[in-house]
Amino acid sequence: MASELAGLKIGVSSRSPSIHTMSSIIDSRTPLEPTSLPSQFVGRKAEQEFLTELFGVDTEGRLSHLHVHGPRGTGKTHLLQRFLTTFPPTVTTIYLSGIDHDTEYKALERLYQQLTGTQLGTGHRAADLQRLIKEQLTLPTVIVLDEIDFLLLNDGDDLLYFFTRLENTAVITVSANRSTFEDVLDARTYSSFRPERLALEPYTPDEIRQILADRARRALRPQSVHQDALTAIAETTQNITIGLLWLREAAEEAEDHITPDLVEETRLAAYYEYVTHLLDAFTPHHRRVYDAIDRLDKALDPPFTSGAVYEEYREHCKAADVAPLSERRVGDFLTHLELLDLIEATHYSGGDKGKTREIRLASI
DNA sequence: CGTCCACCGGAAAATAGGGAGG
DNA sequence: CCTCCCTATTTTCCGGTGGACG
Repeated sequence: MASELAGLKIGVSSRSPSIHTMSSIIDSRTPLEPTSLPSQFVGRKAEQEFLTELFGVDTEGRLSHLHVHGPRGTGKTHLLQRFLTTFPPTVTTIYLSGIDHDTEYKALERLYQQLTGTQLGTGHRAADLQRLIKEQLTLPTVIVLDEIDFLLLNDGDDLLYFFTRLENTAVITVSANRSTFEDVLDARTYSSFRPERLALEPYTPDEIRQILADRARRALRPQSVHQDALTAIAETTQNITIGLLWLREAAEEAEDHITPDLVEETRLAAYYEYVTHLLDAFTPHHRRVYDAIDRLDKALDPPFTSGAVYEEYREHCKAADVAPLSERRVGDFLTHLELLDLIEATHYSGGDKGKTREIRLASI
């Protein structure tokens, strides 16, 4: 998915260290990154215990499968990545994201690379990769398939079937979009999957505040953040990824303190950081489609049809001297944006609108 | 009842690439 | 090198949707 991006990625996320750097309130950037795994983990005790019980050391024989769901920014990925680190070396643990590996082949290739350290490249058969992997997996194995929806758009069914048929292997799927997906699996896959379920509720404002306070304490100069500023963030978003990027954005803009006013000022910029954070894993055309919707949203009354989005997208491509992709392809990208909760789409089937979908930006 | 709206989304094909064997 | 088999990405094609309207 990110193929076209490979050469462009440099410099995209590295923000220019402007004059602020001289008097920056940032001591260490790492704790502000949404991907960093801090030692303190707020508000997910019960879920951690649930996992420990389900996959406890005394679980012999067939391991359970599990499906974890909950809105974006509720700590699903962190919960599971952290959980994987608790296993002893006698258990193989694998983490795969369906956004980076949206086909069976890509997921298998990555898995093989994690197991052996060798990169296979394209050109082999998926069945051959399955066989190679099967030979490697001699220990009990726990596989986390994050963002499973993006795999299911292509050929996740075969992959899931393969995984669930492995001996001594537990599959944990993760989705922000669906609490169950047995309806899209074929019967044989579902019957060998049959996962337990774990639902994550959004963080409470107090939990968001605690997380941000903890990160701020380890990332920023002492006494540089007003408590009210953190409260302001916590009362606005339930998505901790947005919260962390917001804190980072405010910290970068701060002269010497993060105030509630500064939080308010950086709100939009922080949201765009979040959009970039998500879309960096996709192609530049995904970004162009998103920007087209963003422009339409500002120019006219939402919602608008996918046809209008495509028109806007195509014209901007023309202006930028970039070859536009087909309408069919862009339709798929709209589905991706919808799965990312960056846009809201209402699907119509029939009526005076024919079969189409109406699109608007997600409310920030 | 036939046609139209304005797309959706499945399927196949086109295009571009890699790997293994001859 | 050629051939045949793969995958990845995108385009082309086309049947499907269901109420409004004549």
